[in-house]
Amino acid sequence: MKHDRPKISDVARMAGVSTATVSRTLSNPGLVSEDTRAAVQAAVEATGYRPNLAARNLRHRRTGGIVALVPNLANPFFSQILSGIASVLGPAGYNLLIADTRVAGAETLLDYAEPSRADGLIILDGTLPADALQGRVPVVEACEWVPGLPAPRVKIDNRAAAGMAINHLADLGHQRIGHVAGPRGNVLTEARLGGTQDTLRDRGLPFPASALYPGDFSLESGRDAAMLWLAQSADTRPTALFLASDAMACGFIGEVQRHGLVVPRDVSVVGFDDIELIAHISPPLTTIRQPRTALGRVAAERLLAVLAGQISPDDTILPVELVIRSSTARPK
Amino acid sequence: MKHDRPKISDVARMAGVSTATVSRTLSNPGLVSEDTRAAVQAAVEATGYRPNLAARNLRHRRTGGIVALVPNLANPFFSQILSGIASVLGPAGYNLLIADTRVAGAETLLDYAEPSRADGLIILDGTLPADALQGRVPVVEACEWVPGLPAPRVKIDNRAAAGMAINHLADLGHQRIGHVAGPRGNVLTEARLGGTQDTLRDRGLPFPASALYPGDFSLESGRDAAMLWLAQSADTRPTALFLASDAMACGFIGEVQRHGLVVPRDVSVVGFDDIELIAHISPPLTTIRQPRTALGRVAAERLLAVLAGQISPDDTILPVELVIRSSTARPK
DNA sequence: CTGGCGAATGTAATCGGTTGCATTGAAGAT
DNA sequence: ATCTTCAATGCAACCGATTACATTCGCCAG
Repeated sequence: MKHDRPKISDVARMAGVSTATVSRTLSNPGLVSEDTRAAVQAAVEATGYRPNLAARNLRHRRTGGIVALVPNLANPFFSQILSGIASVLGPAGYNLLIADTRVAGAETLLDYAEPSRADGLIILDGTLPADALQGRVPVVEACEWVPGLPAPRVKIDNRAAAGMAINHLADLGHQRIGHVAGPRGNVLTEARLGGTQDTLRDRGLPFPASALYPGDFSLESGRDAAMLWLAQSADTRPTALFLASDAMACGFIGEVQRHGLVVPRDVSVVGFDDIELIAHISPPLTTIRQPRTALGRVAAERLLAVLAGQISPDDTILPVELVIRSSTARPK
Repeated sequence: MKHDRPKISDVARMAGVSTATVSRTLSNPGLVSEDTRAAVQAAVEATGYRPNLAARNLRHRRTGGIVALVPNLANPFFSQILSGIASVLGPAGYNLLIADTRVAGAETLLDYAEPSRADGLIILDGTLPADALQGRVPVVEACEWVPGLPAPRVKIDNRAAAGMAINHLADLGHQRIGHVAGPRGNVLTEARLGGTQDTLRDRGLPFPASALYPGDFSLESGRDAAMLWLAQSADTRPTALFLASDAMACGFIGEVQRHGLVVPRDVSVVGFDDIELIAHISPPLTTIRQPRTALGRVAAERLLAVLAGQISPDDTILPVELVIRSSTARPK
């Protein structure tokens, strides 16, 4: 038994034609005659031939791959986005390569923006250096974005989303509303914080420094925020909090519950993202739903459009939704 | 400004050497003289040359890519495994390609097992057809496995893990213990069900058909199981349940809580996986922890070992841990 | 009967590197 | 002084497809 994979010349020899004819039969059957086509196809069957992709890609000066740069693969928040991306890329004949930007160094990053590695890039991490991504392969940004980078963006209106959360709490009658922000320097953090500030101002509500808690989107930082909040005087601390991620909201709730407080009786909580299980913790979390699958899907579609030569530099804003569950209520 | 990427011949011309020397300078600097090396490196800098990967791969008959076949990318359970895989593959110079086996058809599947697409395969889906994966690229199975497929497996001892869960509940004094199984035909389902049955028998406890609830690992199916359980007589239904996934445990708890019951006072619940937020729902879930990151990491390492020519066909069993939280207690 | 045309196919260049083999020249051995 | 040996480098084949261009042949119009 031969272990060598058959090549196009093997098929050609067996079918009694040239490699050019085999190639044409496979990629453009209309060009060859009925008889030849049958002979070639028989030879392909007989040999079990499959074209070598590296050779084809070399010739075509393309790779058939799209790289998604994820800030933290372990974060389940991204799994649905990636799923959305994959659902578009697969049927379109592209491979999805995934790279964790924490693992990859700056030098490696440059590698990913290599035209000989990938035909395009989907960036889910807004903290990447813009210059490393300039003028290489086509890029689309999803969810987060890199400030200096001119590329189509697919995102939500984070300011408005924060406004929805704040308005919900204000509508319930809360006067002292706090915010647990994301990591410093993150574009989402800025937008959500900005929306929070603006909306509170519009509603004539105060937003003292003591009502702004630092965080980094992680569950642990939500717990830390809870400890800060618990240490504050019950008379002056916020009666409601909007947290910039569900994970933080989860950590926050867990911690205040451990201290015997009840959500939403003692404090109302709004999260952000509407991640998987959040509807099933107790209390089910009121949150802002991001259309994660759609975000990934649309980003992939935009990238394919760019690759197909359609230029469309405008951003796509997908709608969010305030999902009211049981972690918010009127203040006592 | 030229938009053409510089090729190796451009560098060679500028440095006044042959392409062979440029290639050697880049891949095996020891072979060229000090002076030449400097000249070539200067030329590389000046042109901004980066080697074309498709060409290199073609020559090397390798792709530099590893495909991970995931049954459902949207399921956050896999994100940490993928993260573990990526953390090994990246530094080793491999690309991680990810494909969702639900999206990909059987024909596409064959494509992924193509030596010209990927150098190796990590399978996270035990329901794939074994024959489609035979005799192509090296394969490693992680978590799940395909029964007929002879490939190194990296997994946990699902039978023993189920035994730990059951023993924990039995030790607490539960006499009627139920099990919510995974999807039919799944290898994990079989193993966990088997371990449940064996351990119950060993402990002299009954396992009537009414104490076995169907499921499919999803949250919804956990909720359905809860509805079945709620409909059973409180005198005879299980006082404790072991569910084959945390997602199902979550759904189960949510549903019984909606009906006014209290966990663990009215029913004890043990999950499986120890997924992200599960420690922070209320009550925090007692569960079997799978070392998901390690599972991915080891699987990737095993695959790299195979690619490096080291054969090691034996399975790797990673340890699990029973994490006792607050969803289990003595029966009333 | 011949030139023109188009369908079918072959020839060979090409994509962009890598590497076996040949060549050169200088140092060291005899 | 001649032979080896080895470091440094170039030449050209090669990886395996695709495709521009050339060629062949049959058919039809003039």
